[in-house]
Amino acid sequence: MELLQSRMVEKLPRYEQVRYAIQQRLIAQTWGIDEAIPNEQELADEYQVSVGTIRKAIDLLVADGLLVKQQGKGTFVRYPDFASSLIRFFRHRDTSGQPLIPVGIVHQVQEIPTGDARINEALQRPSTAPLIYIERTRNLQQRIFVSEKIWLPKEAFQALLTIPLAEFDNLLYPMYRRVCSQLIVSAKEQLSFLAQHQDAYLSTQQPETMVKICRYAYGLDGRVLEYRESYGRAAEFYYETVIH
Amino acid sequence: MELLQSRMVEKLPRYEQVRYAIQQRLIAQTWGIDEAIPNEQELADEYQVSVGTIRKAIDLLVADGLLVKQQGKGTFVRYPDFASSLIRFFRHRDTSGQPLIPVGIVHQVQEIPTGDARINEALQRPSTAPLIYIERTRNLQQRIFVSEKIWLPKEAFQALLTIPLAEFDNLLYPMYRRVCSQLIVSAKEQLSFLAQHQDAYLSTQQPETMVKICRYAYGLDGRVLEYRESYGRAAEFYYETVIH
DNA sequence: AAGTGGTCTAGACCACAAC
DNA sequence: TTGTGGTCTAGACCACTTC
Repeated sequence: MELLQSRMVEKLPRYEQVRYAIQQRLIAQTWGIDEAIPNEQELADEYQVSVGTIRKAIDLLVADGLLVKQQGKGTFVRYPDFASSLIRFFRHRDTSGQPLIPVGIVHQVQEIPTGDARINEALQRPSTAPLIYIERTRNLQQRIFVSEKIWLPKEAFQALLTIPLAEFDNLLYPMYRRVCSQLIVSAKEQLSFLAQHQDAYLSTQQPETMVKICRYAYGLDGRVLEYRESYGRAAEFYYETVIH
Repeated sequence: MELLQSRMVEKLPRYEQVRYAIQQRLIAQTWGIDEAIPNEQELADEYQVSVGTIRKAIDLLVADGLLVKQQGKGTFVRYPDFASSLIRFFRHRDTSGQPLIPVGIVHQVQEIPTGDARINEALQRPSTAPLIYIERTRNLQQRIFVSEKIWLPKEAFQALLTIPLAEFDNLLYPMYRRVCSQLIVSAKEQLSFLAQHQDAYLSTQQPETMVKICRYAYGLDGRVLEYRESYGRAAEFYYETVIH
């Protein structure tokens, strides 16, 4: 397998090999978030290729959202902000139409020692592997507009169990990195509707149609680090996209 | 304005100038759909730039979905297929999970001589400009799952008024191009929900929750050539996306 | 064999940022 | 002034498609 892999790598263009090598260094956290990586000439010398080849490799990593380039300053490790998450498409605007920034509140963190088959399948783990379960809401001026259920592999995230609910950050992914050294770099989201659904946190008088968003969040190595189900009122959802 | 534009173009990088020039030739339909454009060396000679600069310009047009490159064969004018349209995310699969190809049926084509203010605003036209209105459904094995209302500027599309309903193609955009010489290259889609909506074509016993997709379809010059509202049952909708 | 795009190089010069 | 990424060049050679 090792040999097969190296044979495969040998057949790839050099810019793909370099891209792979740099990505491995990102996984190993050789450079920190928002830190400049070596400049193009240094990388060219190091990998024994021309600057143009380095540029092509870096452009691919930029397109993947792992790096950002800034003219005159350098190339930096990117901090993913998930600006295109479907969650952002609930209509939370103030009276002047400005988007408002929601507050994330953690209501519950608990261990599930014997796991859950459905969740562990989503996380690509054995069906009885232990989990951590979090209930969280996103609020806007005291009003809950999104209810979230989050599951994490216990081994990598058990440091979260020692943290009081009130000390959870507004943003979870930076916290995963700081507390558990787990970096989320991309995610897949699936949207569907639930007729007549009722959620404990979304104070509906009666069941109504809800949007359900399932998110699989991935680390740099492609493994699923978090599975999340978010619920919100369908009437408040609005999504826009461009197609070609 | 002409001068301003040329001044602006002068300050752009050459690959942007070349990209603009080639895009103008695409608008003028210098080359047809699926036809190869001149090879990279010819374009380099013609625009007096190096092959690398031509490649960069072409790569941008490829990223925009206007061209496709095929190694060993050439670079071709792309026919947009709108594979990522939200419409495709209704659950139309057969029992084995394979996606099924829906049939588009046109039920009505009529002229609206005095226009409609809301629609003309969507089409970026004067509020009383004349329109063409089309009602169409997408069917799967006799069952209607999407109902569409389509509005077009009358001037550019009046050839459609002479065509019998039964002779409308399954795909409208290739037909727009063939019959009216209007090429759709991109679109913006907005998704929202309608609680308790009822549509004449979607044979619901009672009002139910629907998905409404508003599409603004653009030509190569960026103008809105078609405004379309599509309706489907919310319970049958499922969308997936990747974020970074 | 001829023609196309794909990879890779080495180097010049420009534009922007920081000191 | 120095260092960074951005633009542009000219040319060699490779891989794929077609005849």
